[in-house]
Amino acid sequence: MKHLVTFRIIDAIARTGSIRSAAEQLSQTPSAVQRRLQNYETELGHEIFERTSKGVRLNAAGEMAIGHVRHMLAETEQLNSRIADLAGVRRGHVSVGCSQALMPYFLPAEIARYQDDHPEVSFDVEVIEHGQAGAALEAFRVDIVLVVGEKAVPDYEVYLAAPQRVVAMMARDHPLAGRSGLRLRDCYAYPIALPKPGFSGRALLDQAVSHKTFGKKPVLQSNSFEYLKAHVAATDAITFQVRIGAPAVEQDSRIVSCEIDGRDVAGGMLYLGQRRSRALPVAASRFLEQLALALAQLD
Amino acid sequence: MKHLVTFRIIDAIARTGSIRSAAEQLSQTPSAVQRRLQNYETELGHEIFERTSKGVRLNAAGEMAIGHVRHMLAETEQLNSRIADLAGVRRGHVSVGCSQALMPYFLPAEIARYQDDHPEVSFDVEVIEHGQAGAALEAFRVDIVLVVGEKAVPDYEVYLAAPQRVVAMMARDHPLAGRSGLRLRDCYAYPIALPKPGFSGRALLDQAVSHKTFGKKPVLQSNSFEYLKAHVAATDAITFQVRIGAPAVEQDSRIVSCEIDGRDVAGGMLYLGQRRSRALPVAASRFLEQLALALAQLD
DNA sequence: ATTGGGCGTTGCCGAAAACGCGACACGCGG
DNA sequence: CCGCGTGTCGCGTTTTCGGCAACGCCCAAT
Repeated sequence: MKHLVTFRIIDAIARTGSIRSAAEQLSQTPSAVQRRLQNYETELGHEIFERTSKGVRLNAAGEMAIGHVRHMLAETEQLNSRIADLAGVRRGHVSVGCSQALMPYFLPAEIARYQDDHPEVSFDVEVIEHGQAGAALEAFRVDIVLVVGEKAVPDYEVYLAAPQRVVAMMARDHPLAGRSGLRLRDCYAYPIALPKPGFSGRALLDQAVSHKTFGKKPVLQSNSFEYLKAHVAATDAITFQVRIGAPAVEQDSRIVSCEIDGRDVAGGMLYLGQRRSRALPVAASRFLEQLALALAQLD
Repeated sequence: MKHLVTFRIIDAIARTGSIRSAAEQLSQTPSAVQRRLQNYETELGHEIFERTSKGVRLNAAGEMAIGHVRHMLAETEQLNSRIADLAGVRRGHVSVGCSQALMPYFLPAEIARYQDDHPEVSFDVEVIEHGQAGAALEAFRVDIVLVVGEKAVPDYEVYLAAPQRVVAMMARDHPLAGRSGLRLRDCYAYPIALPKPGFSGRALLDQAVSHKTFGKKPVLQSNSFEYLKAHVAATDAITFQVRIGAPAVEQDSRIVSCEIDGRDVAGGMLYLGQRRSRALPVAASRFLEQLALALAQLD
């Protein structure tokens, strides 16, 4: 892609904030990178970056320019994808941004299923928080987002929204295991292990117990889902997760998960979305449809 | 604009339908043009043009590619415009496609008024038929369209739609001059001069008289508005025009125009539009707003 | 106050890409 | 059959690009 190299360079400079680091990332010398930037600025008639002592920073004009540049790159990728699709080659690339809860079970299964049919399609998976989803889409850092968040109106185009109940996870032989109509108060009779703030479900839990008298500090916090599971399996502690992030019995026999009464904790929403009014590359579009189908059949 | 030269070349090839003529138009040799095309096709992984013995023709993949290319060019122009606007330079270019009826009076007055404020903005004005407006916008051949057409839903984004009555134009001393509540039957008592088919108002007239008993062939047809005016001024013939295309008394004192009763001839619609979901360059956007304001104040 | 390391920038020169020229092969119409 | 116009390719020249090294600058640590 000869005519896009300038755009790639400018994108790299904007991302890294420095000409030299962008050059290193692109396996080039700083002088080459700086010349391309200078040429582009000359063509545009304006500087795009403000030069500081520790690097460069996007200008007012640069903010507009970087949007243009990324739009160009994304649209070229889309054209390539459509051309390849027209030729029946079925290759492409999809980058997904999703909440931590989707990482252990749901997303890998879906990607594996998709790649069974389309082995030539490669994936990027990036953990992303709900609040940053819109920005990541806008900057073309990801094609698709799949995040759980509060019931607010997202700032991106929602392709599908599915309500997500919160479930409690505990050891298989836990006294509460298998109980139906589980109340939050019952759970808080046992030690509580929670994911760190910022993870899916944590905000929902904090909100639920904020006005309860039985609220207490968790005995364990972790940003490792695996560790939380292991801890819960080995002790009588209880942890929480949105339903799609909890393992089924066939995925982890040490643990069972029980739905919590809806009056106690407001469920979140699982949002599947893309950039506003963007025509996705073919591979990304197909994967989006598969995800939507899978989510619809989940209930 | 170094990185767009390939796009310009491909656009030229698509427009002219031949590598050699595109080369001539760009003041280059055919070999250079052919190499750029070949390189681009190699990068894309597919041929964009089908080679025939009398030139080249867009391929299935080429139809997608040419849209992409023109989108790129238009968006780059928009970025340039916004950057220039940010610097306060206020230069730019606007290309307008409009019906023939707008050419004599309305559009030149508006452009002159706009250029009074923004002398650095240049204009292209192209006569266009209503049916081709959508295609011209889609191919980025024009930024704005201002056309009269039947009351159907246009295939572009309508910024403003204003109903247009049809008026009869006759000599100043014509027996019908100054009559209010003029009926079409009265006009057809005199010789009729009409613009050629395809011009604004002609289709409306043909439709109006198609079921009337007094319909008759026009004594004069012309594609020159000036000639029609001169003929009407010198004889007792009558011609028709949508209201905005008829001269006011201060513009041509030889001619007066009288509105025709709305029961006789269905007025057309004057559509001011742009390409669907396109962010126009600043200059074009401002001119669009001025046109909308002028049209709204017309009544 | 000095010094060192990071940054963007620039002159220079070899490498690579683009260009123009001319010639070729092919299809079509006279 | 030939002439015309088309796309295409090889070759030498011109233009552009990229790496190297050096410079000036700013800031922080000495």
